[in-house]
Amino acid sequence: MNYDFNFKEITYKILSSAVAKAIGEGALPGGVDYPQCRVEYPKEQKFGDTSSSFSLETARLLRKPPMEIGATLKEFIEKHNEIDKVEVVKPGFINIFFSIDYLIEMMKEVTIKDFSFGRCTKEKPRRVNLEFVSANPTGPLNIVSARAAAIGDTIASILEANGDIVEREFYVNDYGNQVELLGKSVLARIREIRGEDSHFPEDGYHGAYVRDIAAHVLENFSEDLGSRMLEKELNDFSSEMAIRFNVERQKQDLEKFNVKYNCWFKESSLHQSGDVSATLKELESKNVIYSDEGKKLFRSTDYGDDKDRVVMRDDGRPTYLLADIAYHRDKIRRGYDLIIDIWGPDHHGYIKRLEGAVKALEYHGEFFVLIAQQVNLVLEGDTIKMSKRLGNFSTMSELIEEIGVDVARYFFIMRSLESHLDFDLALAKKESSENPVFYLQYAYARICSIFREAEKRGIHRDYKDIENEHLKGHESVALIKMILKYPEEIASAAETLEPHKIANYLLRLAQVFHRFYTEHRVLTDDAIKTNSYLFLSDSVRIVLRNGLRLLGISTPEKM
RNA sequence: GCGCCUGUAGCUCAGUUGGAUAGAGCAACAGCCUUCUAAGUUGUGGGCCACAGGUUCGAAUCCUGUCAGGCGCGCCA
Repeated sequence: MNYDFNFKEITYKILSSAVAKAIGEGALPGGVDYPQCRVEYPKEQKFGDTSSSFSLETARLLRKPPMEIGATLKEFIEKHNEIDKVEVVKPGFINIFFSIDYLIEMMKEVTIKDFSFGRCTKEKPRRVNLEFVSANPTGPLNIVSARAAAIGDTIASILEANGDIVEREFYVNDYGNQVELLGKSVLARIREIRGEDSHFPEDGYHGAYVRDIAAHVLENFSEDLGSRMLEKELNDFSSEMAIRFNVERQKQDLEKFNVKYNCWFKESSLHQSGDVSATLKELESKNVIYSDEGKKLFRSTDYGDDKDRVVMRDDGRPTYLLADIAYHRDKIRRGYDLIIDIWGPDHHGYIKRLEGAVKALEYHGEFFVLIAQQVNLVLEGDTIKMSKRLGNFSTMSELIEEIGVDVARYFFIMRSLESHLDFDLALAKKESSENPVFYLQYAYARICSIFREAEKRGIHRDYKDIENEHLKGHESVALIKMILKYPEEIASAAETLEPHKIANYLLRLAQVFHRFYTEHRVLTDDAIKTNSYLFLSDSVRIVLRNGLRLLGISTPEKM
């Protein structure tokens, strides 16, 4: 059975059947176009577990005071074992209070399902392709890439938990002018090291890592280098070596960050296979391409773009856009139901033209572009500007070195993707003892500690031998309700592609547990009470663990 | 000039798709450990939700305009 408890769904079913019954018995007028019963979580406990504004919304339609409509509906609701009581309050809200015994029964799913609690399977799972980071292979990954990595990986995990099949993909831009320029920069450094005459390209890459690459090439491939005479050959070789070096390093950085890809897709492969020119032909056959002064342009203005975009230069070389369209055409042909790209903030102007191209190719699935907004790295109150060309950027590996994988991932995931975020490196490090990450992990470690102690004392655990009355205290009830919301949080985060919801949820769960822990001793002389509390604590442990794993954050059993 | 994103407590940010008295963490102040982990907990203070209109039973949320900040506006990738 693949059923997870869901407050809103149950409330919705109860309410809609009450409405139907009320209409059937003439308590509410028929032949009226009723809106759907909307269910919300009220902010305050006194307003119930769930709440509906149905009577407020229909008051005008029915020409009746909301309170009266609420009172009518209440009569048709009350006989459900899920529900403890129904209240109709002030302006006309219908507030529903769930029965604790029922909720405890529902919570038994958690320890039974264990690792699979919060995960669901679909009859028809969507095949999803998620492309993220895709930084140019011209240097080490920076902080924005780190953000995209943490969020992209977590979105993928959340979609998987929600029953979809996800492929994580990295697009390697190993083609074009930038690559050539990188090769020239490396070659110049090689000659410098050898003490030869060298001319460093004007717009070249000045970062220190270019010297590392040069040294690496000299050390391992000086024979290959020596066998090449022509400048062009030397350049190409340097480019190739540099790309290989950088991609390898990016791969390592990402793996250190708990991010693994299913596919590293090379742009150059599209040029070699002829896909780029095939794409142009296909677009031409759809009549969205026209020629102008020897160039070929994509009519992207038909899709809301500011102007039409060149896809083929007058010398016959394709633009980056054409290759990117070819790349997306390839993804489309792989048959995904959903294609998601996560891009940096400097590419938002590019969305319209690519969306247009995807439409022109008549893709039948869904295509989203998410923009990971910029990250300002703040050090002692000063914002550090990042620029690869100038070489004074902070790298992802430096960040991980400084604050660790868990903290870095959590800090990125806890904020929504669109927020421009100030990342205070000094603070993240300095505060590490009072960090939300440690707060979360501490809750988990505390529970593990309880179980270690229980084992030491030889306590026999049996979750069939619990007594509901022990779980009806204020702190216990809060925990039970929080635990039961986990599957809904996953579903919601999956739908909106917002992992920060999970981060916030877990923090709240940890908070409610810490309160429970402070107020109640789990291991006592009362065997049934102990069992009841162990059952509750174990459920919390499972949710915390499942949630943290989803975020790619470790779950230490001791701290 | 045009486009995208942002503007909520001293700071960093949430706000369940339009709901009831706007929240959390950090920072500040005051309490709580002979007990399973005090990396914890309880309480206090802190707000013109950038501003002005509009939409309706109801707006931080939707629409219009203004202001401020960031980014973009290549036949670079």
